[in-house]
Amino acid sequence: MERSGGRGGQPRAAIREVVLAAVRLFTESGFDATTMDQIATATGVSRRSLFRRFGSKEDILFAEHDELFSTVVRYLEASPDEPLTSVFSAARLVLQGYLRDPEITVPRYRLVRAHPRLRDREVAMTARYQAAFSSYLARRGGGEGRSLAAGVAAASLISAHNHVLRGWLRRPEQDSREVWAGFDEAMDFVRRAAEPMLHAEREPRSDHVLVAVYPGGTGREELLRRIGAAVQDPEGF
Amino acid sequence: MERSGGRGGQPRAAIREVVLAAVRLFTESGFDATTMDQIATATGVSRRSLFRRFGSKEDILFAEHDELFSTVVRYLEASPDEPLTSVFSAARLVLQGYLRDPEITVPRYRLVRAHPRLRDREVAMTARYQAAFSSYLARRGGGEGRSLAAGVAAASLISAHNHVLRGWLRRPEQDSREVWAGFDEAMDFVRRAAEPMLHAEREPRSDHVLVAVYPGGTGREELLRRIGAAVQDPEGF
DNA sequence: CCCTATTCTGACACCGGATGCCACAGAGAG
DNA sequence: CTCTCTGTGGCATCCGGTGTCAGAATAGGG
Repeated sequence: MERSGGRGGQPRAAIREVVLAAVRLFTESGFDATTMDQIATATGVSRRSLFRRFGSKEDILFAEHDELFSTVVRYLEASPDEPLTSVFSAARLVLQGYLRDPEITVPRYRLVRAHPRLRDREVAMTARYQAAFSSYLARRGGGEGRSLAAGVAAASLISAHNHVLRGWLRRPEQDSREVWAGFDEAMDFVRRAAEPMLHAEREPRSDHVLVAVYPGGTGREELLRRIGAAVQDPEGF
Repeated sequence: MERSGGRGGQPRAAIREVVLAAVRLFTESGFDATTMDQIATATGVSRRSLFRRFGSKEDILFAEHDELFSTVVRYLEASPDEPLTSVFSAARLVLQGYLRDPEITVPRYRLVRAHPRLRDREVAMTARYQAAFSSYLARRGGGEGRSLAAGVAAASLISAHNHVLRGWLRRPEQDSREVWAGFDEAMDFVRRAAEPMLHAEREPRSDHVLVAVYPGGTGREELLRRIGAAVQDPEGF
């Protein structure tokens, strides 16, 4: 195990300096064209120590993001609010983390857009948030049988968050109040969709007779689905 | 450009054989411990050709998945149904792609669970589906102002799909009818959440009505086939 | 202030994934 | 048969990533 997960021993300023230098080099010469040796000489740190501190070349780009993630998770664990509200606040924290640090997040976004491998990494990062939110909602929400609802709610939230975030990343010069207004709107949107889903009751099933009557407007897939579900239990016939 | 994106020139059987051999080696010795040379000698193909055909070691694992993805996208583009219904069908296609090929998908899942880098890759794959679904819904759904709703709907769908998929991957020995029942239930759940968000108000229904009546002894597949064929052509009613 | 224990760092060696290059084999067209 | 085109294998090379070890830096106890 080489990777120092917590990376607690390093002074924050030193880490940030390396990240900034790396971002600059990546932007100038491209991510692949920039070698670890170049970053090492540019920052006065040995190549070996770079790997020790950050784990990999990609990890340099996302080092600050990792820190933000652990902050958010810690916040979530300690939050006393109602579950859905807590998760919204956590998402707000994430957006805030981006907005606070455009010097890194904006050029990183441009790099991520240009480079599939980095895009995958970014996606994995948001997936970690989604997993954390989902498990939190499942734990503090309805309990056992609601993991589907929790997962869908978390996915909705993350998607809405990223929608707003991307809007800002594409035009970071816009007034941040607009961004926050968009965020609030998006969160409202998600709340309306997610709230009934987390509190809904399960309805009992009834079958036994194969008589299907649906409006003609019903789509083909929907018909197949419903009839398929009904026929699936042979006991019914 | 080295990577042969379409990989059209290769016979499918040859590709599949390499993938199976690689999966076996990965499972036996671990992903990292297995070298490209081992895969090369095990399959009788040169190391260089492996890279040419698959692009990278990871890409061997996900080669079949890539093919499934392009199939699904092609299906989606050609689907004549109502947008949300089309996307549900596409998700059904994805699940079917997994269920059809447990020899690859199940051990791959175990590898993915064990190895963070592979997990990221898998996540990126599902993100591709999500992006495709989202853009499809935004294009065919409400139009411009609904990209948030489209994104959230796609995220919900993907999340629900993955919820069901993971359930099967963890216990692939269970009856597939159970899996499909869970899938139908999950899609139902998503539809209830996503439908109101995509349509500000429901459009008026068609005055046509479909009534399907068949003998109770008719098999599920047969029913689906006949009703599917009937609904395919609305002129018949 | 000195000696010691622990940690951090840098240099070197090495592995293996990935790519460029080139020579060659096989299929198809003329 | 020859020419072309595409796919293949072998070779050299680059570079990200890791194990190892010796030495610098730092902390701490006397």
